[in-house]
Amino acid sequence: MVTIKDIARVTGYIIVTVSRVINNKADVSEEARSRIENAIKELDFYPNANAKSLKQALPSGITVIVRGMNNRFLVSLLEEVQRLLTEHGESTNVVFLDEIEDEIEAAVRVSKNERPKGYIFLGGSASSFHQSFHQITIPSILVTGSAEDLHYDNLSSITTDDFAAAYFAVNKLLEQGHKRIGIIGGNPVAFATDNSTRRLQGAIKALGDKGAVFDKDKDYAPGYFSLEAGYESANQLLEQDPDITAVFALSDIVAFGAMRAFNDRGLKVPDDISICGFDGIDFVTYSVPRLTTVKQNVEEIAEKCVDDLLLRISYPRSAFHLTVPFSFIDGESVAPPKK
Amino acid sequence: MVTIKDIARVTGYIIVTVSRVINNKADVSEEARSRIENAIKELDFYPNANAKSLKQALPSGITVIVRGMNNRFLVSLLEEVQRLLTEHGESTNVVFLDEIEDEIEAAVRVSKNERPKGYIFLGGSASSFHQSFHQITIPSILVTGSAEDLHYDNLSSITTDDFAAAYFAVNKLLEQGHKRIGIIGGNPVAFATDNSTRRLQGAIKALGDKGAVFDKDKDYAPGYFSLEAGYESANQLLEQDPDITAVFALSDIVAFGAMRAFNDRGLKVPDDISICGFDGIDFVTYSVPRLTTVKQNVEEIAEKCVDDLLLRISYPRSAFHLTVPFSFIDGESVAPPKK
DNA sequence: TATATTATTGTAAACGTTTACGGTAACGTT
DNA sequence: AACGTTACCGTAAACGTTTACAATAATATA
Repeated sequence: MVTIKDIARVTGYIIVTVSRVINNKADVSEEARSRIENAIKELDFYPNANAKSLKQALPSGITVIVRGMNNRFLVSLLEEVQRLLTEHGESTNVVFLDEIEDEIEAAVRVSKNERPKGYIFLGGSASSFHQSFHQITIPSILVTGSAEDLHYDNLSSITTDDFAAAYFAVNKLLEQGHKRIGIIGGNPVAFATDNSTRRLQGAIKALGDKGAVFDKDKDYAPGYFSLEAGYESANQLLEQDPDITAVFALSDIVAFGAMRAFNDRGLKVPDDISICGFDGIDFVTYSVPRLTTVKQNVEEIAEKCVDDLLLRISYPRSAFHLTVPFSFIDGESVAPPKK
Repeated sequence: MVTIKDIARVTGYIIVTVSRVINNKADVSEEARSRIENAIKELDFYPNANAKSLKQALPSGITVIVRGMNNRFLVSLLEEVQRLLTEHGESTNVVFLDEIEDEIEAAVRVSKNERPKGYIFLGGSASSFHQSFHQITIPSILVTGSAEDLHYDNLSSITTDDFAAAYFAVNKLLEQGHKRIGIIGGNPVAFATDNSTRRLQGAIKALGDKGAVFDKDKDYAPGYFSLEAGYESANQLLEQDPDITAVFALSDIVAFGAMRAFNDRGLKVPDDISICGFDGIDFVTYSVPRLTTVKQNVEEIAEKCVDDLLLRISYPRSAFHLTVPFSFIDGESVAPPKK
């Protein structure tokens, strides 16, 4: 491996001068600069990042921990977050965790060695990370989940107003005249602060406010965020309660799995059964029929997330908990019930 | 930041002993070990990875460069590759590149500083990376593209047999009785070694062998791998040649975009028009109708990729070019033409 | 001419680890 | 009693940079 020393030896300068050239510092003659630059090209030299950050003792980069690579919504969020961080000149280290199995603790332990400036947690809930968070002493932010109740001074959070969004969506179904609405998706091991739990609560509140019947044992089937889970939950729901005329899915992917299940049962969407999703992934406007869904504002969430984190890295201040508004995509998967 | 020195000071041992404890080396008494371990917990100490790899001067981890985070197929490949690397105890650094704009050179430059043991390039073609590859002096492998013609000694490649797969798929369409088949998708700036180019060639060969008419100007519409591009290409194709009764899409995502376009034109799949995709992403068995498609063998590709790379890292040897077989998913989107 | 200023280059120490090797004490072997 | 072995711990150097500061030469100022 060619080092700064080799460059120095070859050019006859001392390593400090080489360092200055590399970092575009002043106090270098034009001649020295050009000769050193040539040598760097010549010998194909790349400064050793380890040595650099060791010496500078500065934390570097942002570590993004993503819970579930399969989650299309999280990936689009990641894409946007990474774009913004890069724009701000921050390098990004992405760690993927399995949605279900992997413990965040291991990821944090590994990444701590890298001395990041801050953490972004995409997906997952405050509760499931609870134990791990108290180890975190640098600015961090939980996206898609509220950490307000945790009261950690360096853990911000930003999330869609899941309760309100679910309330709004279910209300839409009720307005169409649906009396019996099933709900699918959402962490089977529910915690109060999970976003899926809040969605569920919002949905139930809407049902209650309009006096609709909802029997949680029959009309609710939880499941992880996958096509398979959606497929199975939908089938389960229809077995348990044949009176259901509309389904509210706690994520789009789950909704698509459910739509396939409806189809396999000979039910047409939206004529025989209505369905509304949650997230607003790109596919919803391309599916047949287009999926009616709640759209989380990816751009705004990503922007606020990056802004808050970088701000708190530069000017230490207390964590901040933000709820961003949702929008609604009127697709083709919701219609009044037949009967 | 707490360092090994602090641990030494607190426990009364010297830093070397602490280092031994951290790395589970011998020559440490039980008492020393437990006292030091306690102190490490107490002070919440994490060894500085920079210092560690600086001293060891060993390259560490594998850098995976992914071209297009939106590409569901690549993401599933990434997922599998990362799982395998982790199983082998390798840390992974993922760099995402925009499908179109970003130059790989910048990514390589940045990651070179990290001194990875090897590179995995997911997506993209040998030709588009051509200039960048000659800078690479460590074992690397191009997945989803052939680098055989480049003759770089440290760049392996592994790819589905795109030509044969496309030939097979188009043949399926021909066997159903289709006479006029359109093709959509594939890098608009085609290079001979691009996988999309090879798919196109395989498709055209199949058409030629059966004597089917194919006018590249009318019956082919290239485009990037996105829903939007698929939608537009499909429309363009049907405008240009109304006689088309089947479409071969060079990727599933493009196929889904096209299906939406057909629907908007009042064409039913597969009654009015047939479509076959390429990749075999998870969604193909959940869409309505299920997409008939070529399935790339993600597991096998990932496994061979990781095996080859790790082998060449351990025992330097020449690069290796592999073509893995495809399979075919008989969905519901292909049927004989009406007329 | 003497002194101050500036431009450039050099010296030395430091960042937090690991590693090769030296030392000591306790014990076992002849 | 002399030696070898083992178990443990310490010393010192090294990894490839950056940084504070000193030194020198060249030039400007008085």
